[in-house]
Amino acid sequence: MSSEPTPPGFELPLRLLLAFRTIIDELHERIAREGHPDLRPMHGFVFQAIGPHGTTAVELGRRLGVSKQAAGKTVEGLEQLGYVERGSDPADARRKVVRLTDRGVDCLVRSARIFDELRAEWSATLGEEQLRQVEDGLRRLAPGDPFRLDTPRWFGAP
Amino acid sequence: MSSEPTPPGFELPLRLLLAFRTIIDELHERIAREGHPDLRPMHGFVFQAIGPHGTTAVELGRRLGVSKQAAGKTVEGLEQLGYVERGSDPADARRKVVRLTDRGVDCLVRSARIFDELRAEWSATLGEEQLRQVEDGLRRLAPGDPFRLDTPRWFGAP
DNA sequence: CTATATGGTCAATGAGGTTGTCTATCGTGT
DNA sequence: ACACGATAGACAACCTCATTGACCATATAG
Repeated sequence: MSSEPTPPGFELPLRLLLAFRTIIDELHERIAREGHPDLRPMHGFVFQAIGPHGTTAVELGRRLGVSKQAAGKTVEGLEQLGYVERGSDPADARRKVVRLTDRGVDCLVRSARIFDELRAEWSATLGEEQLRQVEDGLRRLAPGDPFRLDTPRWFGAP
Repeated sequence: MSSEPTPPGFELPLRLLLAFRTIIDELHERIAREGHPDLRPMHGFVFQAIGPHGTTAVELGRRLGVSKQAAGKTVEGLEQLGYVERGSDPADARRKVVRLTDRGVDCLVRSARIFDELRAEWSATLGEEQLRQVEDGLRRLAPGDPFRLDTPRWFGAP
């Protein structure tokens, strides 16, 4: 079979990153056009980490793999942009719960829709069969929760 | 034909990043064991950008998508670690050519070998056929030069 | 009730990038 | 030949975003 020469081992990781970049860039281009021009690549991770029920700065830091102070600053920034709001927890006066605002939820909903649209386009490009082969291959190559959210920090890690 | 439900669109990008991370982490774990414990994920990009013939800080900055000053600082760091050295260009007194040292070349050679070993392991996991499907799919999803080297800066971009 | 653990904030620090400015050198056009 | 614009590099100031350490308020266990 495949009489093609074996590709060099470094091609796959580079293509993985390039494909990821391409997708995220496309997502942000579209979501910017739909009224969210201030978002940066990692903000999607943060929204996902906050989740529909809200969370706290400490818990957010744990999920994102950063210190609670760094998480707090990120929240502060998103608060100024109007994507999250902070309230107090009646059951625990220490906790300040971070929740997505309507604008934040709108952003999450649009993201999910755009991701589905993009997947449909890849399916049209590759064929659903090969796309599933790719997804299945990646699941087996990198098993586990895809929502490991400590990624933003990882790239520039010491 | 795939009676499985369609996966949500956000899974693929997350898996792409997770797979990339997994591979790069594995590479660095192995290369650390082989005598290069000080390297960080982006250093491989820098070595590739320097190339076998050497380059200058300005050109390096262009390839990496950062300012010449930032490239200069990176070179300074790699010089202290013993991976690159700076010499003067007899044909142009302004240029200071950055070249890989023997240690730098050793690192590149080992990286290439480890990447090939990793690919062989993925081939054993997925089967060569599916691995090629994945590679081919990614080539079509993200065409172009996989060595776009402005990636390190991209992730945290403003 | 006290001791300890936890959530949040403030302050100082460091890594890594940016822009702006300056000098030295190259290359070109008159 | 020479003056001028473009280029390579170094230095400084600043910005962003992370870090650690210290501190206070509050919850919870013994």
